[in-house]
This record gives sequence, structure tokens and C-alpha cells, in this order.
Amino acid sequence: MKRDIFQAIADPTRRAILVLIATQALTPNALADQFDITRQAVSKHIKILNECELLEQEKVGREIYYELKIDKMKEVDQWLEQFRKIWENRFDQLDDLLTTLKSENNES
Amino acid sequence: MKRDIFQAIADPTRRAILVLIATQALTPNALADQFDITRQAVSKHIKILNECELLEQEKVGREIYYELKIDKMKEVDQWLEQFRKIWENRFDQLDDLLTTLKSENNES
DNA sequence: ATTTTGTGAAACCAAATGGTTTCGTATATT
DNA sequence: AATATACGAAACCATTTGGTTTCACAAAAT
Repeated sequence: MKRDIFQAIADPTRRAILVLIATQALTPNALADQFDITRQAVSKHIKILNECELLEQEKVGREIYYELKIDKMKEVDQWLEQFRKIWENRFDQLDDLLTTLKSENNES
Repeated sequence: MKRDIFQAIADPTRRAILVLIATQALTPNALADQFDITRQAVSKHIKILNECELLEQEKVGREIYYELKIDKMKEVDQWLEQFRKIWENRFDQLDDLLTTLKSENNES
């Protein structure tokens, strides 16, 4: 099963996990406390996120702290770039139109 | 089945469709030509994209032209914003560190 | 030394997913 | 009028998904 970051963020629970571990490392148990699913289900989500290279982990005794590899999120940002170009371009065009209308109005 | 834009972009074929119709409206048949799947399969993807309110359609005779509702893509951008804040902040911190090191070097 | 705790992995399951083939129907073409 | 084309929808199917329960094992706590 080859998974990518877009599949990783498709699931709402995984998106929530990513937000939680974006600023602080957390253990699977700590994460499971935040949801209405078993610790094992969270573990499976972690496994998927790990396969997508979205996580860094640090083992402390018998606990494992997972934190977001935030740079990986930039891949989504990069994919969005092509659409951002379009909507920014359209905004500029709208801006131009409004400017034109305004100046035409001033001249009348 | 409640679907959202993150599920919509999880599938690689759907992502390709979104790119294709970002700048020009296309019919299901025209889209199907671009992939190795049946027109009906494309139709199902279109249905999903439509449910996520990602499409505008215009009927011309017996053809239906689909185009991307680009503003909807901003939802992904907005979700990314929280992570962007973090990585920009970390970049600033790195920048500060480098500046500090440089000035310390000049003073020695 | 025994028990408790934190974890990953496996076996299992119902539901969702992404594809196909088949069909009905509206619109163009001949 | 008959045929061809464009489309959506339904029935069907294998695979994937997201969850569960159960298990094995290492590390703490008692």
C-alpha cells in the first residue's frame, strides 16, 4: 500500500492528530485520550502518518513521543500553489476592473 | 455519506481532474480521454467533487461542461494556515539565530 | 519476583472506495 | 424516422479503510 500525504490528511481523526502534535510531542495514550476511539485505533493512524513520513519519534523509557515533521506539510502547500496562482490572478483582474470603473466614473 | 474537500483531494485521479478543470471547463468525455479509466468512472469522481461543492457546471446541448469552483480550494489553504504559522515562526527563529551568530562573530 | 503500564501487531469485521458493465434517456446527426 | 452520441445512475465486485478485540513483549512500579 503506497500512501501519500493527501491520503494521510483525508481522515478527520488524522487531521486532528496532526494539529495536536504540531506544537508538542505526544504519546499514543495521550492522543487516544483526546478521541472516542481505542488506543489501538490511534496507533493505526500513527502508523499511516509514519508511512507518509509525517512523524518524528523519540522513545523515552517505554513511552514513545510522536511529533509532526512540519516540513512535510509543505508538500500540500506546494500542490496548492498552482491554484493559488489562479485565484490571485483573478483577484488582480477584479482589482483592475474596479480601478478602471472608478477612474471612468471620475471622468464622467 | 458526508464528504469533505480533504476526501475529494485524497484520490490522485480526482486531483488530476481538479488541475485539468482549473483553467478550462471540460466535459466528462474530454476528461475521460485523459485517463485510463471508463467515462463512467470519471462520472463518479465528478459526482463526488460536485458533492463537495468543488464544481460549476454549464449544460450546452447534450454536453455538460464542468469547471473548478476555485474559491473552494481556499478551504485547504485555510486549514494549512495553522501549520504555515508554525513553519514561518521556526524560520524566523533560525533567521534570528543566524543573525546573532554573525554579529557575535563580528565582535570577536 | 510479580504486577501494571505503554506499545505495536495480528486477526477479524462492516462499511466505504474505485472500478466495471449495463441500462435509460435526452440531444444531435443522418 | 432511425441511429449515434453524451450523460447519469444502478447493480455488481474486489480491495481498502477504520474500527474492534486479542495477543506478545518491554519497561516501570510494587
